[in-house]
Amino acid sequence: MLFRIGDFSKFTRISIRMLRHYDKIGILKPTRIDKYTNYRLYSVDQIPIVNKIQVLKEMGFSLSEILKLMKNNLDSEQLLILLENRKREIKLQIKNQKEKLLRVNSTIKFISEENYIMDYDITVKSIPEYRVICLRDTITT
Amino acid sequence: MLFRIGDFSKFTRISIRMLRHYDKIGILKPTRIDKYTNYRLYSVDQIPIVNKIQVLKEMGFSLSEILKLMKNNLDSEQLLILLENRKREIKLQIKNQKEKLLRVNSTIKFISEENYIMDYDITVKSIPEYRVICLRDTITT
DNA sequence: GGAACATTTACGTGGCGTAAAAGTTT
DNA sequence: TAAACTTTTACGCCACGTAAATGTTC
Repeated sequence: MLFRIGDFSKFTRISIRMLRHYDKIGILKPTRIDKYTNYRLYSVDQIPIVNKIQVLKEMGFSLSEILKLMKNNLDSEQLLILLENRKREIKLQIKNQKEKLLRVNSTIKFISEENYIMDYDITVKSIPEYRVICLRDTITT
Repeated sequence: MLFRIGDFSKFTRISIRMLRHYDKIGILKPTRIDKYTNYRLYSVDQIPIVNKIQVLKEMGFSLSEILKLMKNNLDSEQLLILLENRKREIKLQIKNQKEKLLRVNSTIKFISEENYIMDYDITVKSIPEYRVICLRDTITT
């Protein structure tokens, strides 16, 4: 019992576009491809594989990482290493987002307290370094 | 006193590639463009504008948002609205990242505690809905 | 005349959406 | 025959990097 891409898309809630993409990049090849029509045909066995992909995506793995994960059949030790890496990356991203949030918040405070109109010269710190280069080659008009 | 793109790139620490891009999308047009050579020529006055762009980028605004911000010369009230929107978006992203982190962490726990090899059937919850569709149109081989 | 500049055009990244043109199934 | 499927190809998004081919300045 095989499903055409439209039905398989409905079952898995993965867009037809992405099913074709998954086929292309090798994450999820259809069970069979009709020789005459080139129709992709999927089997029920592939639903759990889709679930695995979804779970990995929900953890933030990229499709290329997922591809490696699926191909290499890692043992739990190797898997743990990848998960720890993923963890570090997410933490870093959270840290970066929080820094952005701080900047936004302090700007909000600044504006609402001082009725401040967005000033250009907020980052003045690194100008001294510029000056050296600045004097080197210039165009006089 | 005008600078060619290379020097202006060094002063501002923005890549030549991006200066050209900023020109193209209208965020930062060079002060003057040489008629014969098409060389982009920048003035010192444009450095604070670059700083403004950088500050906005560090708050996570996209270039198209920055373009609007620069063109429209918003008052502090309108600015506050945009900043509050930004704040909400960042918070949402942090929330999403934290959810990912939780998933990664629980998977790590699961694996290290139970010596578990990545199971496919983690997301079983939505299968009942599938079944209805599943019986409708299929291909018998 | 050669090095170091500048120009434009265009492709790749990643995970999608969308559309067009054409063939297939019912 | 028309509707609803399928196929492939290709473009758009975004903020960049990189390369190629060609022109300019020193």
